[in-house]
Amino acid sequence: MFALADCNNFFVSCERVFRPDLEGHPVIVLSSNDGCAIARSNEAKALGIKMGDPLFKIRPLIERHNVAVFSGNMALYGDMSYRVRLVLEEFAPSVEVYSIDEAFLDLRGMEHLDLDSYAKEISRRCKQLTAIPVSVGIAPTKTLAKVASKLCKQYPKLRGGCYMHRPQDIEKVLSRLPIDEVWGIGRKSARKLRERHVYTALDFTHLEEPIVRSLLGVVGARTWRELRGEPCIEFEQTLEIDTKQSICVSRSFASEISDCRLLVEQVCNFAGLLTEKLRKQSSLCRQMVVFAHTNRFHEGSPQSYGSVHVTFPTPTNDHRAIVAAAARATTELHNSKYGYKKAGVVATEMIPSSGVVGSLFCDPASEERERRLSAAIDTINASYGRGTLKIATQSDKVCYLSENRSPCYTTSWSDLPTVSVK
DNA sequence: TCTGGGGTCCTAGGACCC
DNA sequence: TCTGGGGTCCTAGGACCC
Repeated sequence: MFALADCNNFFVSCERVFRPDLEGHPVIVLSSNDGCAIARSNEAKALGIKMGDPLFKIRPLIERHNVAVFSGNMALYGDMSYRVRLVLEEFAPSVEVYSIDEAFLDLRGMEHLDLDSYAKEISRRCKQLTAIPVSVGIAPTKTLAKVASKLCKQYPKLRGGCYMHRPQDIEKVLSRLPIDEVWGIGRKSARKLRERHVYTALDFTHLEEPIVRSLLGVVGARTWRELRGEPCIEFEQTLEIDTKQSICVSRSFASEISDCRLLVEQVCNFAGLLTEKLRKQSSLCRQMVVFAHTNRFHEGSPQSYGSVHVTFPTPTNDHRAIVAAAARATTELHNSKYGYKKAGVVATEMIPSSGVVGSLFCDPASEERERRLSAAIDTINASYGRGTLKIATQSDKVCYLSENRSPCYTTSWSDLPTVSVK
């Protein structure tokens, strides 16, 4: 058996921990640049606010119903997520952190317990120690555990925990679950399935496997098996250091940027942050992609989705080398006839920094100096705040909005610079 | 006027090998 | 005129997730 612990309306719940006056009141949390609603309280959902609705479209609704609006505060949510994880670890020998608001628990070998009470106890304990409401579903596969946790949100009578294992119960639940709400079935797959008159998760389980395979590939076939009770998505215990295979830093801008120098400054900020993230997970990248996009919603104006690939002579996480390469790539990319709305940098082809083989043409002593310089930048910025020390091509200005951010109640740091200029 | 950011995995097709 | 079979690796793009 596997459990899925899913925090309810997580970002909103985090804000409410420190604003209990907002309990029962409609609340939303916005994406970066205050663009879209990315978390909604139940009251906000009831008003018809959808996931991803742009702020400007729901303004009238917000004003009419006095909806509380927060800019995303990832430092706060990341810390609250960690606290929930600590509680979950009391309940299972291994925990897989699946996302900032979800974790799987490996309950294999614990089937002798009263798992329905266990699920409810996990939820109660999370609420007690972190003040975050958590829905806990337990089932024979991860995909079914997802379904069970969804049930908890629908039925408050379940008190945050649901154990779903009897075949007849599973069948009944799947018969009421729309196919597009199944984990692993996205928009495209749901459309294909509906064209074949598959509307519910139960309909899906009644298809022949080769049909599923040809329609949705091996990924869809796995989901199909999981819904039929056969576990085939591995449980992967989360290690202390989660080493990413690629790292991306990108932002949309509050207004379009045409000026080359301003664009370069912004991209250099992203690149600086990228190098910090690389060093934090002790990785080097061999390749970096720099991209800049025009406003895709602005039909009629010329569009550009350019990117430049940079390959480093030896894998690196060096602050100066990466920021300088980002500046060159941006200059190459920039064309003054476009207004850029979004830009970013991606590190790829990553290896652990312990595994580097030096280049024949590099001087080990100068490499060591650069390594120590990057380490010094990290130490100073960790003590005095992000952006205290930076390369001159980087900038003090941030060109994106974050107008309704809550304080970082539980951390001493924030993930955004303090200066914000429109 | 205003529309997020950051990931993973799989597949198909091309280049290349013997 | 007839023109094999079987691999691997790389890349771009698609689909999905939260």
